[in-house]
Formats: sequence, structure tokens, C-alpha cells
Amino acid sequence: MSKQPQQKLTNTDQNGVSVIQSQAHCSVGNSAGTTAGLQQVPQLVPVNAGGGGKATPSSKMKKTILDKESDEYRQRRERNNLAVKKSRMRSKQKAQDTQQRVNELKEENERLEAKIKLLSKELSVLKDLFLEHAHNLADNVQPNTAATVTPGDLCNTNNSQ
Amino acid sequence: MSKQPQQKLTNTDQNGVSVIQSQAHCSVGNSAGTTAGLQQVPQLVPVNAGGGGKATPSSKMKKTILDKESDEYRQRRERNNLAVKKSRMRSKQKAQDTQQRVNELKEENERLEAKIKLLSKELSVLKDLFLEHAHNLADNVQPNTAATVTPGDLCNTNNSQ
DNA sequence: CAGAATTGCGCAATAT
DNA sequence: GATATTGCGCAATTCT
Repeated sequence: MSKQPQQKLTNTDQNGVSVIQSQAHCSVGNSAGTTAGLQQVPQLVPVNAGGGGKATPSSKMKKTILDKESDEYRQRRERNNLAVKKSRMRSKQKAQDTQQRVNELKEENERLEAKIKLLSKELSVLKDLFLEHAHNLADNVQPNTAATVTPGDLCNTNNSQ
Repeated sequence: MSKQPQQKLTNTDQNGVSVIQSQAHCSVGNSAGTTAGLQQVPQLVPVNAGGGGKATPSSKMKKTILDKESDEYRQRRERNNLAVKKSRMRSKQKAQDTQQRVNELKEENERLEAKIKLLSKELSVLKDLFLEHAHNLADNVQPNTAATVTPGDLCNTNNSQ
């Protein structure tokens, strides 16, 4: 997947055989022969076959030099066009999905970040309490009076999230 | 943005006008006949323009009935081809970037998740200590002996991350 | 060898 | 008016 074989071919078109296709959709109806001028196809004939018109694609020869007319040709084109469409659709879909994924991940991230903030805060509170308590102990304070905190306050820390 | 005007045109090819163009500036070799056979071609001329070859795009006429020959036409095509290439490149780049973003976000997510785990653990430890201590107090234990914990242990909790 | 999937490319209709 | 986008078909390759 993903390579770029196709001969780089500098924009200067080298061999170009190109074709035009479409056009057709001129006006709406077009159905019949509405199409004004447009001549039809030139028929690129395969000049072909170097010296001995090999009919059999032995070693060198490209293929059988496709006949644009051939039914088989048309069929193949049509199938390919279909495949192309499919492929592109998928590609597009994938891109969309990826974008969506980004959004989801971003949200998730915010949630996590928030949770961290919360936990950090709790932790800091607890630590402070501890330090305070330690102090009290150091100062030799009565244990009972030292009960400044009720653990209960810290027990509902089950952040649902 | 995003619509799909282009006449759907059922795949049944209606009238296809095909042509070959290039050729002209073949010059640079394109080396010999690399391209197998392909002869060129016919040059589809726009049969066209009703009676008088109007040069001026008056009211009805399409445009000036583009002359495929016209220099201006060729120039426009070339510029457009360029634009198309550019656009596609960008599009591809964007997709790639998005994918990358996904990866980054995923990593970040894992980091956050880990941090949360850590904080949670610390918190849980602290809470346990608290509970234990509370117990001791309840049981009326001597404060001094209650010094089971040293706050110091909890002070280096600055998770670098 | 065949058939589907990808990919680069150019055209033309639109959109901006 | 010019460039940017987009759908489409062709052909060359690659993948199955």
C-alpha cells in the first residue's frame, strides 16, 4: 500500500495518449441525438505490431493492443470505473473516520485531563491534612483534639468518571 | 462546498468524444517509440458553430465554443492541471497530518491514563492511612505510638510527568 | 492469466 | 477573471 510506482513523468507529457471523454452532458435531455456537433470518436487504431503482427502475446509485445471497440474492452473499463469509484469512496470515508477519531480522542483527552486535575487536588488536600496532623503530633497535642478531620469526607471520592 | 452537481450521468456512456491531444510538444524524446504503438490522431474538430463562427460570446452561445486548439484553452487547461495537482497534494497531506494527529493524541491519552492510575493509587494509599489512623484514635491509642506514618514519604509525589 | 484495488493524471463543472 | 475543489473516466501498476 502506498508507493508511487507510476513513472514520475515530469509534467511534460511524454507520450500522451489521452482522451477526452465526457462532454456529453450538455443539456439536460441530451438523450437522443440532441448533441449538436460533436463528432464522434476518432478511433485510435493500433498501428501496431511491430514487424510480425504477432497475435500471440509472446515475449515483448504489450498486450494484444486493446481495441477500443471491443466489448471486452468496454466491459473492463466499466468494471474498473466502478472499482475506482468504490475505492475513492472508501478512501474518503476513511479520511472522515480519521477526522472523527481525532475529535473523539480530543474529548477523551479533556476528560482525562479534568480527572487528573481533580485527583491532584484531592491528593494535595490530603497531604496538607497529613502535614498538619504531623505537626500537631510533633507539638504534642492531645490526640482527641487532633481529630480535625473526618475520614468520611474523603471516602466519597469515587469520581464516577 | 460539497454538493454534487455534476450530472450523475448513469454510467452508460452516452456519447463519448475522445481525442488525443498532446503529441504536440512531444519533443523531448519521449524517446523513440517507447510507447508501443499508439498512433496519434485524429484531432477532433468541433464541428460546430452553427453558421457563422462567432468569435464573440454573445447571448446564447456556450462560450466561444472552446477551441481545443486555442492557445488560451491550452493555457487554461495547463494552469488548471497544475491547480489540481496542488490541491490533491494538499488534500493528501492533510489526511496524513490528521492520521498523525491521531497517533499523537493516542500517545497523550496513554500518558494521561497512566498518570491517573498513579494518582489514584497514591490517593488510595493516603486514604487507607487516614482510616487506619482514625481507627487508632477511636481506639484511644497513645498519640505518640500512632505515628505510624511519616508525611515525608508522601511529599515526593511530584510525578515529574 | 484474470479481476479487483490503487494511484497519477487530465478534463470539465463548480465553488470560492 | 483566476485559482481551488470535486466527480469522473482512462491507463498503468499492484495486490489477490
